[in-house]
Amino acid sequence: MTAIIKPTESELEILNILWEKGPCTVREVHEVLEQNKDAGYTTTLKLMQIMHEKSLLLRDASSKSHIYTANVSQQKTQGQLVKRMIDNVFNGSASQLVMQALGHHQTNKAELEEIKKYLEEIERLQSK
Amino acid sequence: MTAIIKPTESELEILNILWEKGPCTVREVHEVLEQNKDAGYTTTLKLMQIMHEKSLLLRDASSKSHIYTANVSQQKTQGQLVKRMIDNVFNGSASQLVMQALGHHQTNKAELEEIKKYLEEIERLQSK
DNA sequence: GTAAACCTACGAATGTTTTCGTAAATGCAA
DNA sequence: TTGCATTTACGAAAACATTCGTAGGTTTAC
Repeated sequence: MTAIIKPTESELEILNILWEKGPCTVREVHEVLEQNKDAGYTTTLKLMQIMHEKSLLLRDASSKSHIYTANVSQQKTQGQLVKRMIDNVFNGSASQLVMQALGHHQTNKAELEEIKKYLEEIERLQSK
Repeated sequence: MTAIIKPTESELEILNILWEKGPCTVREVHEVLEQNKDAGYTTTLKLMQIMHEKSLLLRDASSKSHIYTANVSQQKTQGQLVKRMIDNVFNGSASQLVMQALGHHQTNKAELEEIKKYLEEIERLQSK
């Protein structure tokens, strides 16, 4: 019965900030957003209000500046987005996505090792 | 100067069909689409016309039924979408995406082996 | 040749996302 | 207390995505 999480691109930007920084006011979120693009304060406010309506965010309205918190986990959201990409873009093949990701992006040695370990663990689990 | 490819979800469905089947008429594309969802014929037509305007598709209008061809490669499109996901969802970490993809999806032994080989090749290249 | 079937073009309605202006409320400082 | 800065609420515009009806042209079958 897991709810379908489908944040838009703007919503994702806001979620990323909240995942990183924890509970924030609109002002705090806005100041981070401003570093990468320019949009008015009320735009950020409105977005976060809509996200609250959609239950993507929780809101503590007890002080003057409301405090917002992500109401979806980063893990779960990432998982759903990856699943959707595998289905829609890679015809269901996770390994195709993996190779695409490894092929075109800088991945340092430590990360590669980590992935390798992870692979071996999966194989161990599967062979049981 | 690589153009930014940003197909919508519906457009991606159409691209997938054209990548798989090669050049198609609207009718042919529509018949495949119908298997998974119901939309009218003119909806598919309109979408493909818009994709042609955007240069996502090429069109041969020499016969009565125009023949459309994908004008963006599957490789390149997948690459861009993956890059965007890494940036927007995984804060730039390809390995995070890889592990998310491996963790939550069935990947059979052959695929795992393929990925492992791929990893080793990357390491070989890097160590030079 | 005529009718039926099929195709394209086009406009418009609908829904969603993003943006921002304005007004009202709240808290703070002098 | 009065005025300024900050905040929320709200409405609406603008952009984009999706859907479909209708009109008009072309081909096919009889």
